[in-house]
Amino acid sequence: MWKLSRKSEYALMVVQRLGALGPSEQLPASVLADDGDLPRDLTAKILQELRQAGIVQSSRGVAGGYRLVRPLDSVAFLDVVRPFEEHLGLADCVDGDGGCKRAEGCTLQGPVARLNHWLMGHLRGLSMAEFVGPGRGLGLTVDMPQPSTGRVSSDRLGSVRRNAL
Amino acid sequence: MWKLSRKSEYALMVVQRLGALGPSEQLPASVLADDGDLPRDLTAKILQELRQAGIVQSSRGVAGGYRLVRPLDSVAFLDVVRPFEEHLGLADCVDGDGGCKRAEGCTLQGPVARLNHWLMGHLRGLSMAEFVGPGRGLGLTVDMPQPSTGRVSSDRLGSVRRNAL
DNA sequence: GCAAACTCGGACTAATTGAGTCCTATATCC
DNA sequence: GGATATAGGACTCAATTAGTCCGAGTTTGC
Repeated sequence: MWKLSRKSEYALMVVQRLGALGPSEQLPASVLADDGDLPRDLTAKILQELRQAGIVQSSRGVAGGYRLVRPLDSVAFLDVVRPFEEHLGLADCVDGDGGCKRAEGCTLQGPVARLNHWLMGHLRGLSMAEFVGPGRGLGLTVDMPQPSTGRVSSDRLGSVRRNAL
Repeated sequence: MWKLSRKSEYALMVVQRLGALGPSEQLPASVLADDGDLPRDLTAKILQELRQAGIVQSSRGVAGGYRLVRPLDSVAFLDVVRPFEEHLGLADCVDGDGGCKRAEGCTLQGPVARLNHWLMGHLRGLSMAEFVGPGRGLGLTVDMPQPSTGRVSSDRLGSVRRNAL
């Protein structure tokens, strides 16, 4: 869990790069690939998917290329990554979709769905501008204490709870 | 990304089940597997890994079985899941470990590491008791608004930032 | 009209990872 | 010694991921 697919990484790089462009500028897939040292064909495919997701626009022809539809601070991290993550969610059952033979009597579905909901909410609320920006994307340049015992520090948990409500 | 491996799901089920036991009770792997409708051999393997992670204890022999080392509210969600997730982290480079040929000049490493750090902190702070409990694990029984446009709602983001600091 | 520089998108292959099984060894209790 | 457990390595099969290949459609400039 957690690991971004390589396509997602490439997509984030490309979107970041396009976000640094001037309002009327655009770049062809080949340039985006070469600058970022990414495979050309794959980069082209990724850009197609980003277009279908409504994140970039394209124009064909000689001086064609790609540009962002909206500026970085109006693009959610989750939206960039979503097309490249097959199962976006902690488990397949979180959409309420059936398919899990254990669905009824499953004591895990509820907790997993709750946790998933919480996560998605935060990632939807994280803009690319904040994600990519130097300072404090989620305000987490401060080190969080990491209990070595596996014992849970309930004070931090408490703050999470307060915030979420 | 995000999706728990099936082994993790099984581990969560098993730990949850063991957590409901009385202080001197224990259950053999076969019972845990059959009750949860899980593959027997695989369940046995998972329990071994949980033992190596210091989450369960085992005793061999005829009336042997497994039991939790600590109660559910002292076991972190992250610790249960960690042994079964190959790459626990948003990307391979978040440990500062090299191996990424793009390491220098990579404009993504910092943001990804920050986001990862934030996530891990929260999952380390989430106890199994809270995760699994009925009410409000992370306080998220309330519905979060889900902007349909992909536009980022900055007010929620604001609350995240305040909380994290 | 034609060629060059692009995007578009399906089909295909190879590598990696995940899930699950099988088999053998070892410990404990009666 | 036999029954019931855990311990753990080796293995197979399936699914996913990463990446490549190739042909087609579009726009611009000469």
